[in-house]
Amino acid sequence: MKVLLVDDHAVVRQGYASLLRALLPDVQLREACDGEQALQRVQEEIPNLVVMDIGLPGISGLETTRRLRQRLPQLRILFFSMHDELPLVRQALDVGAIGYLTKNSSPEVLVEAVKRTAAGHAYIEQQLATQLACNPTSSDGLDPRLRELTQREFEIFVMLARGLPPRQIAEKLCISAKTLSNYQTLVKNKLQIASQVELVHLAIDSGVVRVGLESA
Amino acid sequence: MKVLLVDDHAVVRQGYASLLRALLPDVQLREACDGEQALQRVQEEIPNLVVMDIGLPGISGLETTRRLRQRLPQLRILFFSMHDELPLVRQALDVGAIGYLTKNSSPEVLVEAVKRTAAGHAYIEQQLATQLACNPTSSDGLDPRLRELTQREFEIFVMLARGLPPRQIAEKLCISAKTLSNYQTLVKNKLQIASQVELVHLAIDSGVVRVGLESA
DNA sequence: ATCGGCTCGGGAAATATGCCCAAGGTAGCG
DNA sequence: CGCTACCTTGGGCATATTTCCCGAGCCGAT
Repeated sequence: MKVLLVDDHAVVRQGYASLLRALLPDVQLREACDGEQALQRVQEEIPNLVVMDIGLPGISGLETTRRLRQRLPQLRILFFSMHDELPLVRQALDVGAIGYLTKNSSPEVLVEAVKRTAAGHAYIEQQLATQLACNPTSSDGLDPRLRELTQREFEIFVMLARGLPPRQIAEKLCISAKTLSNYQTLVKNKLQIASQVELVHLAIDSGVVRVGLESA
Repeated sequence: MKVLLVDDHAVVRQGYASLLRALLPDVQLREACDGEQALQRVQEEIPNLVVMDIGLPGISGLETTRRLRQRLPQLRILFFSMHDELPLVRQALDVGAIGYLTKNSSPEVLVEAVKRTAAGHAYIEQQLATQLACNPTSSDGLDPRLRELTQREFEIFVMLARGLPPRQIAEKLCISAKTLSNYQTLVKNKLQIASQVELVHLAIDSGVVRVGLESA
């Protein structure tokens, strides 16, 4: 079985790489540190499963997934993210992911998820699955305005709402601060809001971000 | 019995003035549209009760209350506010209010509250009282950083977190946009935060503002 | 091929912020 | 009564951000 790990933080990636190696000796692991590389690796050799971080620099995990699935519709992609907000989970599933796991999960769960998704079964972290099920907000749960946003705009919207410093966002997305600023204006227009503050309110209202944990 | 109504919105004020007149024929009502006027009216004739809106232009309801109580410690003040956030209720009680009521209350409740507080009994809206009781956050519930703020700073903090446009805040408080801006910086320093967004997160975390209702 | 939408950014002007400083008010204190 | 301390208010000025407008490159659809 061949698995491609996509995560921009080398330590993290190698961390769970070694975990997987230990617990699943019969997998061949490959790694990629961003979407670009992921697309490349997949072309070289088609894996049975891609384990994808959502927060990639450059083209995001979501966008990478969309492109991967476009080229290889049968490809299985398991999201592995720090974030547990439902709308993000939905986004991931929308772009064609077959599973979603948070980084809080135990190694056993990770292994289980990898096995199941590689076999073609969906796997969504217990808690999230329950919430998704209970929250029949299926495709329209978000504020209608949010669906006006393009993928890119939505990503930026989320980061802004989390309070990441602008430079960091620009850096993470590999775009100039100027472009980010332009996007910010664009997003605010689409959402029909005037200030950053309203943006945060809206984000929290729609469950796109959660309060309580300090922004990282 | 003499009651002074303090509220900057004439319609609203006169609205419940007529309500009270109808339901409590034996009260003499006086009105004031801001803190300044309230202080004046009270000097002219000492009322049995002051019904105070929290969101006054110029000196706020809280500040007005503090000053009134300073001059006339026996004066009874019933807050009558749109907002139902616990920290605000605590603030009101801290500055010497004897009651707190939201504008969602029914006329009957208002009458009841007026009667009781005028008689010197505390009256806190059922729901809020329960929450206060359940939430033994008594005096320290807030983030410790929030207690670093002065009264004025706290007011501004709340308005900022609600997303009111800067000009409107400045206008409401009768200060220049520049002063507001300076306060903003000051508040952010005291709270040790870098952005508006973190400010909102903090405000929501500590229950100073609530999400779900569009900012007005 | 042409059109429209998305992404990306430059330029100029308007705004907002950060930081420093100062005046007026008020409270507390020896 | 001065003195000190602090709060509130704002000006000045440099810097950062935002807004608005515009154009280029890309890609998918007609």
